[in-house]
Amino acid sequence: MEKFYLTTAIDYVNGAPHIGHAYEKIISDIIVRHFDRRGRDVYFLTGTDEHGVKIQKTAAAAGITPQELCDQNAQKFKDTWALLDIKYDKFGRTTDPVHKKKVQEIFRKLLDKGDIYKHSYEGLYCSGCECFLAEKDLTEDGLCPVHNKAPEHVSEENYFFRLSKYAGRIKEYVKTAVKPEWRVAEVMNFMEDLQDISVSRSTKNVQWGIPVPNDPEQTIYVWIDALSNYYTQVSPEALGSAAPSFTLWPATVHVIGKDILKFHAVYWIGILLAMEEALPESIFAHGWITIDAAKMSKTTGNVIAPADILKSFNLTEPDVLRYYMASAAHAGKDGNYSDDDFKEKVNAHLANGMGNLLNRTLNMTEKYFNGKVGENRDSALLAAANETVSKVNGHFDKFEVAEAAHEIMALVDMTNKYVTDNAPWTLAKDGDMEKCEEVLSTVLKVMETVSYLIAPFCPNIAARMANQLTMGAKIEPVFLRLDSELADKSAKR
RNA sequence: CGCGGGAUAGAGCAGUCUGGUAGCUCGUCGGGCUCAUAACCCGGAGGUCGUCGGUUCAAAUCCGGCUCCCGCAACCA
Repeated sequence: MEKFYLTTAIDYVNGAPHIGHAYEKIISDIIVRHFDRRGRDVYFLTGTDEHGVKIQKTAAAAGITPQELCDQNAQKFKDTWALLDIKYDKFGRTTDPVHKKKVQEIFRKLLDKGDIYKHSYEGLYCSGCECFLAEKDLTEDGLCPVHNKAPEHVSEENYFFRLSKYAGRIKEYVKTAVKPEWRVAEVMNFMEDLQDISVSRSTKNVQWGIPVPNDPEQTIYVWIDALSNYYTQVSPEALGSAAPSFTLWPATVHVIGKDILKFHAVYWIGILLAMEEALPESIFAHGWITIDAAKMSKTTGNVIAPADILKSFNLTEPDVLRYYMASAAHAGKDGNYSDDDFKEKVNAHLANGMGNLLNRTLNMTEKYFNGKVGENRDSALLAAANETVSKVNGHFDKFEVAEAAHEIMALVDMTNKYVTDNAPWTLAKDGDMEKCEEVLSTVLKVMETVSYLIAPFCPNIAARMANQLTMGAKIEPVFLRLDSELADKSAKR
């Protein structure tokens, strides 16, 4: 069987998860569940990024150790993923001992090879930014525009990664591996005049991190520490007895946000080339979820936690939120969240469309045929359903999750029309039981397909559909409309 | 000229690469149906595709100018 190893970006644990983090995990989970159903050997890695000066500061402000802060916040992410039925195989943390050890091994290997070298750097360093600033970036008063304070003039010796050496091979890779394709140009543009990158920080500035091997003065910076998790976390050493029977590396796809595409497509690929390791098959950059068309921001107070949405709509399972989020944006584009839109879409597609179609059909089957119909079916509609399966597969091959959802709903719409056009209730009244049976049997067959296709999006609803279709479970709505009053928006801030 | 994304019906979006009757989801108005979850089906209204100009038999789509919005610093995917 062919492997399908998916990774998500690892989230920085300096706060609690919101629906932006959730969006990425939901589409990733849906993609993995889809390929699982197509018979691939799937593996799903997610996790958290836990080092850096910001964690150090937040922890100090809270009067706890950085590790305590990481433990608390990593747990919040795990709890949220559990709530959303995100079925990852492993949750990796950059503070995991094995990860730290492997990162040091990678660092040492590149150092021995000469791809990491010491280089002294002189310039204006802002401790807030954790980086050097150019004169042109400063305010008129010579202050850091971000932190509004004077940067220090420092001469620091850091380790640099010879990224420029791999520029040609990275470009070749980017052309075919970056998805959606329209983002390729963006990355290529970024690669003009590619410089080597600094991969360590002075321990004076950053203590919370992985030490450079044999150099207590330096801490390994985020590029090698965080990016390499995709590799270190699935090493035999890290997996131990939990290792699957198939080889994981290289990843099939890295699912990431559009903002960190450059780091993955350029830095990470460069590091892998230096490591002489196989490269991931593709890197998929998704867009943002905005709130009422504005970027989520703690400052403007429009950050929404997934748990709050479920709570405000009295939802006990995440299915409809998963469906809504996954269909909110076309592949790679930004999408919008709003309470009103959520309620509308979910009611229209899942309750009125899909759920009601199943319900009306099952009721008629029960009423006219005591729940049992024959195998005589309308081949035209069945052919359409098969075509939908191909289309959905095709979309998933390109990580087009929303497009796949739209195809499934198009099949539902077509089938609702088929029911109305053939009016089995009229056929029953007129005594044309043979035709009536054929119509219902056809629709039930199509609903099996719908249940199969929607399962990655809505696992619980799909299971109820399947139970009523084949297991003789009691006929009842698989999902009831959301008609509760919209929750007070202030309640979710 | 810092870089990039965007401007298409009341809302949210596709279509732009590969010019050729403007489409989807939702809302709205009218009709139908009565199997079903106030559901489902049909039909209508609603758009000078941001703007000015160019290429073309033909431009939402290609080329150029302009206007406006949003990211690119922080909390943050």
